[in-house]
Amino acid sequence: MRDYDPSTVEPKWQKRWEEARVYNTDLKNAKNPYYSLVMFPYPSGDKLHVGHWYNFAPADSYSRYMRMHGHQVFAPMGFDAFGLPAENFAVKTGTPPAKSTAENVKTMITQLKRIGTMYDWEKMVNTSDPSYYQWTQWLFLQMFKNKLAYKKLGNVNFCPSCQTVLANEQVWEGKCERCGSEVQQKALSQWYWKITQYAQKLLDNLPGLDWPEKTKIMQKNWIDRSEGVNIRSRIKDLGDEFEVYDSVPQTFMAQTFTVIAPEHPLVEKMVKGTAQEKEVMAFVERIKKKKAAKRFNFMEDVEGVFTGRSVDNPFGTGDLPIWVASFVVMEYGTGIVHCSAHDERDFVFAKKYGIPLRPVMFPADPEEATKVRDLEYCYHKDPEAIMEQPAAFKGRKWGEVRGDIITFMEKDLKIAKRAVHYRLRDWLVSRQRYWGAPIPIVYDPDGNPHPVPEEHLPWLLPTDVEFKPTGKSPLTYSKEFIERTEKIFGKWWRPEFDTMDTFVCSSFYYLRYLMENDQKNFIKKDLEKNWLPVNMYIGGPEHACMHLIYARFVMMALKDFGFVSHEEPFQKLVHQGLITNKGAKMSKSKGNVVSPDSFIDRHGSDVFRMYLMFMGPFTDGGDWSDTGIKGTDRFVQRVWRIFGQDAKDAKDAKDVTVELHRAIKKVTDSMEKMHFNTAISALMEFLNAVEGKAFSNETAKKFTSLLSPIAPHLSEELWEALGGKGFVIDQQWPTYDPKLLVTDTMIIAVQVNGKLRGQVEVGSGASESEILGAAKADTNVQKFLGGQKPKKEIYIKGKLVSLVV
RNA sequence: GCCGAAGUGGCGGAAUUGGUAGACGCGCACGACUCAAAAUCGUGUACCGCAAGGUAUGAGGGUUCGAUUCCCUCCUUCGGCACCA
Repeated sequence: MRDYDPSTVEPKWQKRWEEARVYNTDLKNAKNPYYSLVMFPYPSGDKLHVGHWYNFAPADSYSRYMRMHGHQVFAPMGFDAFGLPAENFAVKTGTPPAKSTAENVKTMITQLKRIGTMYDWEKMVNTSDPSYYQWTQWLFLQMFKNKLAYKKLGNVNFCPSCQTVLANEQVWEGKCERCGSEVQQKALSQWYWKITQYAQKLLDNLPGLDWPEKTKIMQKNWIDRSEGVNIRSRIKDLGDEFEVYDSVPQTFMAQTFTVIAPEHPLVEKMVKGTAQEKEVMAFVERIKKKKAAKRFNFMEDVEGVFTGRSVDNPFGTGDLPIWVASFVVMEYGTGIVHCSAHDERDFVFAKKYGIPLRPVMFPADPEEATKVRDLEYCYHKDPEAIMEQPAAFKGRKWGEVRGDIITFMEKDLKIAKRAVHYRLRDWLVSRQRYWGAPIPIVYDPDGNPHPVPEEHLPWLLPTDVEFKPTGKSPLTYSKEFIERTEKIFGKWWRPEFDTMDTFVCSSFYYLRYLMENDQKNFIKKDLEKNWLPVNMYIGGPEHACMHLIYARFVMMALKDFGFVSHEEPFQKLVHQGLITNKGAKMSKSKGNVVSPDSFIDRHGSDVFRMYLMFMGPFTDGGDWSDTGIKGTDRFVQRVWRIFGQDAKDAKDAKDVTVELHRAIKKVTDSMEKMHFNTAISALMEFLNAVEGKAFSNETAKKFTSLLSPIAPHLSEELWEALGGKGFVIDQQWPTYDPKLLVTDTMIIAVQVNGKLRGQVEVGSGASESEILGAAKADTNVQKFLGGQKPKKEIYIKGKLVSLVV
């Protein structure tokens, strides 16, 4: 008896699939397209780990399932190849990132093929390839042309000892990940993309997306729209005017002081030449340093210093002294805030520095109101609070006057304007890094930026650079880069030396898969129209707020530029769960990465991917353990023995047909919901039910079809053994006949006072009264009824009878 | 602190709209085959109890004939955000 041997069967089918080009999608002529996308990986030097498999294998099974429903499924794969690790590797070894990346991509492709996925490799993209990054640069030019790209000063993390700019991930508790020195903030002129211009649309479109609710909420909180007023204010004696954003305008009469961010340019102006100058500027420097080191504890570090200036009597309630305060966020609103007794933070600050407070709303309970008046605690956010000021609102509830107050401030007092603010910041796309797409901008001798004309794309990444950190962008050291620029644009013209954030590369790759490396067109509208939005996008939840917002923004912008017809790139999104090892995320530094290789060698891809899917729901993940892989291995061997080897074409035994249709229903329902674990258990149940019984070749084939998305290699082998024509992956998904699921008799559970006391078997056509009669006739039930007549009799169709005495 | 998700046997996990809790698999125990072991196959397996029966889905309460499922309070774990005025 020949065992099923994956080590020969799996390569055999992988080869046949490739030769027959079964997974090659005809993008132009697809009638029933289904775009199944999985987030493309970073080509790291390490092998694929269990986490990759946990992501790719079930995604592939779902693609196969959709294909068997008659869809032309497009499942591309590519590499998000720019990024830090290759550059760090270059710093350490001197190996050019292009070389190590190319090698990693090669080994990764081999490994991905071993999974047995249905990727259309002919459409592969590699973001570090000039044929790809010319479009990253093209996108930059479009943003520039449409005034969505601009330059301004921004802070970067800088390690003074390594002399290098650090990405946020390289900063560990305010210290450099590599040398442990305190990280500084350094202001550099950098490129930003105006994602904030799309904040409202990004918010408005969320409800229409078939995404996990959790992810939508995270994006909503990330964008964080807030509605309030901008209050016009003026600094006394100086006359400088500015606006202050207030999202709780109800308390404006309570405002007794103003706080300003230490970084705010007005601070210096206010104190220049005054007695406070020294003290204030020292404070500003100290807080700046503290913030740079990210050692800022927001709860404890509530501190400030008085500037000696005040805001000119804004509400007729006196001037507002201006303080520089550590907690004011420069990037939100205008960096200046009017403070009141009804804000927890302001309250604490005022108490600490003895600044007078004036509450304007109170609890209905007089005793409590006195406490508030005596400033015993900060009273805020209670919608039932009774307003006392302004006089026109006296007696009204705080929670109900918001809109009216805004109108009052705007129309009657004429001191403020209705305003909306978002927490979302513009996207900083500049990176002082080598291994990224060069920003296609050149500067004239006066330093003014000009776009690199499209005919010069790809604007190649130079290779004669210094990888070792020096404090400047590595491209600064390329002679070729500067010469090239001068040759094209003229003497003393200089290129932009920064490269782009890798999130730019990944913000449009789903469009480029469709273009089969077309170098002339970014996207063709008919393809985009037919294939977008992506039907199923699968990837980790860690991208909820970065990649998934950037990609949406880019798609919206491209629509406004006229290149695409859709606003949203991903209609349906699913996050796979995280596989941990001993409770911790797998990582090289922790040394807890599990390699699937030994499992594949021993059991094959089918067994391993099935085991991963059987572990639990796809979206849950879990802690890694290999106990139990035996179970799926046994299943595969039993399947092969029963359907592949011993199978004789016979007539289906009576219950085999019923079991088959039951299995079709269960597997279909489970696959539909991506509950692969229950799909597999349904297949196992069928196998248990059919073992040792007679079944037809047709039944065996249907079972093979059901198994095919989950164990593709085994299924092809079975299909061939059963004499099936073509590939099983090209078969139609089996359907079930609901009539066959109805049995002749049914078993009804009987409860007395909510407890199970018996079961009765009745004909499936039995009437309610017959069933109730049978239930009451059951001996055990009678025992518990104790001769009493039930005062309540409930019958749930086909399920149970509940009797109450 | 705020937002979100989840807590079910020894373990991973199942349970349409509230309707027989523990499917399926692992592990374990016993048995068959074997000189023996592995592999394979069979039987059993939530807990307490000899049994009748009772108790069980993180804890406590509520609604209901009936709650893993709905409501309230609390605990624990995980994920995200964190002075956003």
